[in-house]
Amino acid sequence: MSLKIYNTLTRTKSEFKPITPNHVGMYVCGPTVYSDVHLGNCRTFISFDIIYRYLKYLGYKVRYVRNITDAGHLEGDRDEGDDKFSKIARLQQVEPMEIVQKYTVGFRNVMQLLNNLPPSIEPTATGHIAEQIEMTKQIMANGYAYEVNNTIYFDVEKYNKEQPYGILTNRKLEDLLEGTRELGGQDEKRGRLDFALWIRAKPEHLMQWPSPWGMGFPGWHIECSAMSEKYLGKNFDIHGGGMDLAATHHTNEIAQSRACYHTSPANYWVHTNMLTVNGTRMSKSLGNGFLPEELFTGNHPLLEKAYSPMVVRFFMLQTHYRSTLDFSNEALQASEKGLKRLWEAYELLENFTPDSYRDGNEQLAGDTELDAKVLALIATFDESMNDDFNTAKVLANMFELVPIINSIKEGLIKTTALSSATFILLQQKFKAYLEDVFGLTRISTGDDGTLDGVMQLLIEIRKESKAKKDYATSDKIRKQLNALGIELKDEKDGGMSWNK
RNA sequence: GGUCCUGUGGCCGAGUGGCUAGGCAAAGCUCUGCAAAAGCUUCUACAGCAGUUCGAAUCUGCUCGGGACCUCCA
Repeated sequence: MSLKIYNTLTRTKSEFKPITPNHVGMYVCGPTVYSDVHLGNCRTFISFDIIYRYLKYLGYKVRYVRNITDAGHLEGDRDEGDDKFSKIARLQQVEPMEIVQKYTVGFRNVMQLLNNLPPSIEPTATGHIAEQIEMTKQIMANGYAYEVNNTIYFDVEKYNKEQPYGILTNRKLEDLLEGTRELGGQDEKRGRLDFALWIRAKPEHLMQWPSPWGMGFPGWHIECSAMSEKYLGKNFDIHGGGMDLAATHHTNEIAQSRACYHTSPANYWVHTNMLTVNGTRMSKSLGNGFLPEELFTGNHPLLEKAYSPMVVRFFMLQTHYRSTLDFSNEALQASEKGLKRLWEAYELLENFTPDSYRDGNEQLAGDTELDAKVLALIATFDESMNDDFNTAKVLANMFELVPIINSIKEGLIKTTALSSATFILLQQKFKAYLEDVFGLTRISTGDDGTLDGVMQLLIEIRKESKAKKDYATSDKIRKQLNALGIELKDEKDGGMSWNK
């Protein structure tokens, strides 16, 4: 079964066929680093991290490019005024690049905590001014852009005469024109949908570069077009980003690339849905954003407790990337418990190989029905992921396997029930999916080895007191450890286990 | 106004024209000194109305509700 991806451009799921066999080029719009990323932003990057990981799991060699926008992003919808970096830099009386550095470091740190793999290339807008100027020149030379007072605008209406501008989101130009604001008196654009490729800078602007049209800075949309072309070519496989970028940013990217190179940039457009709070989109402008930091520390008025980055990741994987996901305490708590259950079963599986399977002994299934069921469930992992990356379904089927794993460990199912081949496949697939594809890691923290020793000692003392039926002591140990966040469990065979 | 998405059991959320998604919560039982964990069992829903069909939560239409985009935002 082959991989199918939902393509925004065609509004259908279709089989993924890379341009070059075994290779995938993927571009994802990254953050604008003038403030902290919130959880909604993180959702998109987690979704694409899963896609990146799964493509690698399938054996593709992937070049994953995700940009850092550190210039040229305007405040408001007018093509003038300062860019966001300059504005904040001015407010805080620092260099714009200090703002960029601060939030780039912060972003990478959060990505790492969430266990997102770093992209293959993480280009910055400021590092590619020359490429953006070149592309702007070419678009002008091709007749799709014009200059007014040293600012270059893309001529949307002219472009639309030859090819459909609103192709990505299925909009007609007339409708778009109707829904757009009136041109203000000071606007110099010819068409109200026209957008800036290059913007003249006033002398006091902090970030500006020389160009054939004088000192200025690039428009927002041109950076992704220029950088994707540089690192992935004029036509590449996958272009991704949040759904909010489709109508404007990605629409403009397509227009720019087509106007410049006469080819569509990407074959597959993948858009992730929004994270919501009480049904409304989490966004910077609404101020309802949760910062990762707040979540990890629990330091937020709406949060009852702190949640580990892995819980957040798991929470997001339980929903399909094209569905909205509503953020709440209850949902997060459910995820925390669910992940714990799944992960504990996984660790049991990892650390437990029945004696009879050792030394490469082949063993036939003692319970062929159960064996077949397990194999069928395992097979759904790849099938579900191949169906437009349905992580939610994979997890549901993993949970179906959890009681089987636990029962084998508890001795409720004989170790001879499954064939050795099935058991080993189960181990392999759990590991491959949980760790490699889903990028989950052990939840507990602060394990430096000392704790292990202390715990062994406490367990020993507790075992002794239990043997003497001194339950007051044994309960005290368990209760007080619990208060410290350590859970102690008595096991059937008289052993004890613990976890944080 | 335009372009779309969406409405699933107490909560979160997959999904397909006919077969129990799953997680969390809740209840009962087993195990256990007690707990916890684990296992078993229960809770069987798809906004409303009409239609297509042998059969629809899944397709069509209408009604009502929620949301996104069209303006900076993943």
